[in-house]
Amino acid sequence: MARPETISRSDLLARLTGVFRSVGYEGASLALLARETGLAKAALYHRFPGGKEEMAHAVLNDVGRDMAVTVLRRLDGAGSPRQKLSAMRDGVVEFYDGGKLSCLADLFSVEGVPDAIRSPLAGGIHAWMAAIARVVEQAGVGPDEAVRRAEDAVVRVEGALVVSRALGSAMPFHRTMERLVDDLLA
Amino acid sequence: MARPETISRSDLLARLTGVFRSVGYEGASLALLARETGLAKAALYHRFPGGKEEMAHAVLNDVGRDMAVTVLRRLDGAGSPRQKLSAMRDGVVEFYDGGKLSCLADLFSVEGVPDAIRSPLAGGIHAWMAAIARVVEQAGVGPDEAVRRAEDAVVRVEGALVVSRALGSAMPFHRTMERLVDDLLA
DNA sequence: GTCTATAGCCCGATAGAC
DNA sequence: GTCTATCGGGCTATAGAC
Repeated sequence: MARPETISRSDLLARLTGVFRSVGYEGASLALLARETGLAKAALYHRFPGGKEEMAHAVLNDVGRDMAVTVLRRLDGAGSPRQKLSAMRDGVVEFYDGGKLSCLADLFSVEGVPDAIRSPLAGGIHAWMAAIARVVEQAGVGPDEAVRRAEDAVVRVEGALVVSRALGSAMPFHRTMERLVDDLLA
Repeated sequence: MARPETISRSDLLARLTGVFRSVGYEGASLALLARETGLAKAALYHRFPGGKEEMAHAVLNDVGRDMAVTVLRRLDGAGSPRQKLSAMRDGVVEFYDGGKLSCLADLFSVEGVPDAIRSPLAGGIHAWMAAIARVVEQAGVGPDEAVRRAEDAVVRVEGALVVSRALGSAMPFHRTMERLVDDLLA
């Protein structure tokens, strides 16, 4: 733990993530990113020579890894389909802090955000839907219907986050999460 | 029709709406707004002395009126609940151009957008949910369940728009719209 | 690897002629 | 009611000392 004045890359990424996830890509000015990380702008450029776009890309990768651990991984391995889907739902609630955090697929998919940031979003969403569909199929649902339900589940999560943010209340998100598993297995 | 070089307020609002709805509040620079309307920045300030914030507010009011006509009004008057909800769904498809347009409740609810713009969003969403719930109740569904389904319908519309935008495909939106009415009346 | 200072540009907003 | 020209400031990004 030498040089305690040097912030670790994971701490730094967590701070950057917090900014991008609350104000979006265009709202995340370098001044704000510097203030929230405690670093000078030049120090941020030392760590991310590509500037804001590279920071957003790193944040996207980091959030993707976090999502893989907190949400996707819970759909793997042993356990009944209901157990795994319930574990995923708990992971979703944790990942979005009970509906208080926005999804990067929402904030980063807006026109004007660089394509290098927007393009990877589709893959993440497809991976999530595919992982859900696989477990729903394990519950005995036909492949096409499983894919349809998985898409609907992701649609509901994204929509619940938007509605909760616009209403300033986490209740729509929690009500949506309450029914997510039952509707996938209905 | 004197002075054809003067753009009408409704045409002007439509152009402004197009910009805000595609790039969001922070992405809508005055240079872009001026370019898309064909007016100089100073001319925009003549019509909207409050600047960008007043333009966004006017756009919000205009889109709200459009939504009231294209979506909400179809839930009133005669017809069976299914007929009215189907008409609303068709209005939603039209209003969001088959899933290609974003919802202002999504774009304008992000942190950093002025409160005067963010605050009115909640009322619009509540009004929409209430109008749906009223028709679902007319179909014989209990009040609490009707409110729950109405919230879920709005959640699905918002989520389908986000997922479609992030995937670059209108298919999730259309699949969601296909099932909207049946699920409200199930 | 961090900092201060600053370049150069685009931002929102305004002055003033027509 | 429109325009050109411009202001002050915040933006992304960089230079260079330590």
